[in-house]
Amino acid sequence: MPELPEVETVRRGLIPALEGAAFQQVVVRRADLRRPFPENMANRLVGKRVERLGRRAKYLLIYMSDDLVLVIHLGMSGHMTVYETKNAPPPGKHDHVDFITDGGHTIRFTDPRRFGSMDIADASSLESHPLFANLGPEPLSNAFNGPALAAALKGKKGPIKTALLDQTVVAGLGNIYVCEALFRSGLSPIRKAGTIKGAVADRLAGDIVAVLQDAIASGGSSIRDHLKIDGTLGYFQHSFAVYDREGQPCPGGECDLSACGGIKRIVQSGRSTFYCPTKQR
DNA sequence: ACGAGAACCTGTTTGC
DNA sequence: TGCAAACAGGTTCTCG
Repeated sequence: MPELPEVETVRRGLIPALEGAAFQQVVVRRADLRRPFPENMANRLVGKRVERLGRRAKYLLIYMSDDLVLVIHLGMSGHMTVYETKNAPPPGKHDHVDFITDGGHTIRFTDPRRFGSMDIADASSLESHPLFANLGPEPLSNAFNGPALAAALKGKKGPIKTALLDQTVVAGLGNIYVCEALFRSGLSPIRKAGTIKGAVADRLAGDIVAVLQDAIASGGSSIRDHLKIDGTLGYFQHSFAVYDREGQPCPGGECDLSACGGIKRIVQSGRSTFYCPTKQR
């Protein structure tokens, strides 16, 4: 899925087709993904004009007229495709929703695993909405830094890997970018979360921000390429230092593969963790 | 209160 | 080659 950088990339990719446009028709082919859609979702959206696109954690926010926000989570396998309506192909098995605009675009939401969700909320009280009330700081905002991270981790006895996946600690990280950020910081994923403080917390917070910004930068470029081809938004290829690279040497070159065995895969709280046992302590 | 595990779904990859 | 198990980028509920 879409972790924070992918959602941000989708947001930016949707701006040209959505900002300023109104929903002319909304076709819902399946009204329940992870949870049921709001009552009459399609009818409530038709006629609304999109004012701007936002994002909070991994949630895409479509701010509309009448103080309403369409809140979309892409789950594990969700993605968006932008078509010119006249060229939109027949919907496939997992194409659950089409948003058809008065600007001649169709934005199609596809989600094979159906872990995604949609909701309609009031813009003025968004932060108190149940989905957002307990979220931690936005990592790319001023509210996120070493001291804030250390405070959120204080007293936590579980591993730092698991703590960073907790959206109440910091909002928007997923399995890939947690692994990548810990590698950059040279911190073992097994290390007790509560031991991260001071300069170490400063470093980790900085590396979390850097990893996300790099991913957004590379996603932004691949999005432009994608749009030329078929308009698909949601996933993009880029290279990771450790994620899904079990047994391979980690970047940097100073690890001796025969001595350290390369990148290791372990399972923590049921999720794969990839790391370099030599560099990450 | 906290943390680990299961559950929610379907598609793809891996291993015998 | 074929089939079953394992696994996939998330969230949320239950249980100890």
